[in-house]
Amino acid sequence: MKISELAQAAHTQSETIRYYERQGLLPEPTRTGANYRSYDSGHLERLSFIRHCRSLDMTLSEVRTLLRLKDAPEENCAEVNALLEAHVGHVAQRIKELKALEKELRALRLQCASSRKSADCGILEGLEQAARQAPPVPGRSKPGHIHGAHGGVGV
Amino acid sequence: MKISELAQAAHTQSETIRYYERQGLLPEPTRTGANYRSYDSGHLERLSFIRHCRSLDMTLSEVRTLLRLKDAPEENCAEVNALLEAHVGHVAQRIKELKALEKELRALRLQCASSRKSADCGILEGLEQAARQAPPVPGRSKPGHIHGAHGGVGV
DNA sequence: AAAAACCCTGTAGCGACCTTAAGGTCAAGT
DNA sequence: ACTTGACCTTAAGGTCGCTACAGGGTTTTT
Repeated sequence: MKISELAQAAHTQSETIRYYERQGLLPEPTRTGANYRSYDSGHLERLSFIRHCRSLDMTLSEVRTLLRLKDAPEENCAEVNALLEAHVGHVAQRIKELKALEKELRALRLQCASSRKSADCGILEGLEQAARQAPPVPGRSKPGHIHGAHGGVGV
Repeated sequence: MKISELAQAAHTQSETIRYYERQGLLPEPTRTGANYRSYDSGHLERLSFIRHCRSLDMTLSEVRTLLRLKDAPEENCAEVNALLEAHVGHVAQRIKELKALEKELRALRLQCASSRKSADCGILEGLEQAARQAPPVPGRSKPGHIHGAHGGVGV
């Protein structure tokens, strides 16, 4: 099958497939006489695997590791375990952070009475006041790797 | 004060301050004879405001809008309201997604028995099977803007 | 006076794609 | 036979919010 058919089958875009190939996640397919990429069911399976991992918010680097372990079945499965364990930790941590965030945002949201002018807006006032307190910004302590509000798969 | 002093006061990095200036979020400060940036308390306040908004996971574009509204106090505060409302929505949505994710990951985690070879790894097996099901990838329906597992302020 | 610590501009990199540009190929319709 | 339009190709540039140089100048400390 050609690239757009594979894309459709794996709910992906052709560009993404080419990108994965460049990144060494998908093996280079054979080419037709017109230099078109020609895929088989193995490619579909592998691509689906990648996309599913991405839908679980793993990074491509994590996926790469999993693929390597899949390709070398004699290796120790404990590594798969550890990777997943760490990933669950990242997700749980991010949920915690976002919940605290949501709480703060909702509190802020309540501060806006019905004033018409933003000069009297309770929200802006609240934001300014909170900024003045200036603790080292209570944000995340360590990088981690689960995105905030803007991203994820399919973006 | 000079840039590193401002940076310290706002718990930010000098590079970030210059970046905000380039993005038009911070007004250009006056310069000393040696062409060093020289800030006043107004800059500190504005920068703190921005950093606080960022700690609430707003995008710079959202912050830009808030700053505009702050700068034009006669305008309607309803816009501030709407922005915040939308933002809370994004965050709540992302929490929902991540919770579903966590659940799936934990279930997957339980599948790995104590095999030594990744060929028998229940996790890899589970991932492959889930990929085969191939629903349009149950991920996020609309872009939204709250990051997944990898990011947030201070990264 | 020399060394360390700061400042400047400009550029490039991160991750995971998406978009665009400029062109080649193919199947169908006129 | 020819044209349209849908597909394919590569390569380069854009996104977001910074961060990290490189290669210089200045100021402060020793």
